[in-house]
Amino acid sequence: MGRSPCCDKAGLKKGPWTPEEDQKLLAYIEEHGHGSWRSLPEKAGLQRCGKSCRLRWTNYLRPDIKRGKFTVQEEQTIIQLHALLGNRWSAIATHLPKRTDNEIKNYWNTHLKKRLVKMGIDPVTHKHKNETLSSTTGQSKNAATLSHMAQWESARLEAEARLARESKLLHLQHYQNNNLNKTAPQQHCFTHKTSTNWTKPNEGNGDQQLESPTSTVTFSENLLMPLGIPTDSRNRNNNNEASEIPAMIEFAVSSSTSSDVSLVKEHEHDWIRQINCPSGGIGEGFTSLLLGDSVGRILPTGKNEATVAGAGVVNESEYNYYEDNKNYWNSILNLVDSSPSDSATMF
DNA sequence: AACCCGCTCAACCGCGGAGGG
DNA sequence: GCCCTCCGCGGTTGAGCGGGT
Repeated sequence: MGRSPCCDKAGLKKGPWTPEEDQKLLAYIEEHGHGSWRSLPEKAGLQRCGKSCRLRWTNYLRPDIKRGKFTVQEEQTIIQLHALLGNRWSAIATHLPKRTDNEIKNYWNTHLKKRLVKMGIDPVTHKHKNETLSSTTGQSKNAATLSHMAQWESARLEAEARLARESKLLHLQHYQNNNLNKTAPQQHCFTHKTSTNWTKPNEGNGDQQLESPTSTVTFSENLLMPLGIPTDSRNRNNNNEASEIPAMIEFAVSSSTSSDVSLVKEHEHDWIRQINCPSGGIGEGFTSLLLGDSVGRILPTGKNEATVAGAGVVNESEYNYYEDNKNYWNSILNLVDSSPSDSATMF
């Protein structure tokens, strides 16, 4: 079945890293940058494959990694982004400064997923187990709207992830070129504001300095799972059949510059209008439930209750469904929409 | 003390995408 | 267009640890 593991090569060590190996890797990268991972082990005098070195560096040795317990805010972020993005850990990690995708993935699998299950919530769909998918027109419409929103947010997040990677590269090059200070490259967190300017590392007061263009994007199965979209319709975005991705998403997908983002964002208002349409209240939210299992927690939920209250004739359970969804997606979008100027409540 | 079991998380594996020749 | 290399990602594994019996 294809390629043999790179570490199968003669004499390459596997398993836990020793302090000596860590020291060698750190010293080499601080001196030269990582350059080609493939050739790094030999140059650094390590009996490891490049992949192992890269993993060790990105998941453990990098100086900008925060270790230790996840904060409530971080948990919240992970749950919300997971509802939106599914198991796309690298994309989620771009919104958690100083946390690695591996660490987030582990934390999800060992803590958060179990917590959801315990509370009767499907960790894949983020829905209550006993909740059946309704085919009423109102909810179908809601689901479709959610689907589009998720795609849109996904495109944005993916763009941020891409820029994060590019920035890391840029900074690393800068670091390698100058090799002046002895602190290793920093990782950054990005907002999605539309300006093309980004500040230098450590400039200003912290992490949220850089900004992102849009990027190419693929929509995973998991992405739409929380929305209750049937698999067959979800799959349309993944094959060559006519796509249901709205034009704005396709625009985002094909765009590659930050200036384009502002154009995309103009369309975002159409989405907001669509969402606020009296017949189309949306969103199912359990985040407060999820996070409320230990202590009371404050969520950045939306405030525009009137929108859903005016949603016409719905019974109480449907009303709650809309209400929960609204709050949930408000919190997710507020989270994603971390730029102060762009963080207005959407619903 | 010895054993068992569950949990955690660092590390590995294999796949797919990007990019160069 | 094809092939190859490199890299990054997500899924999975397994060593180490702590708690319970």
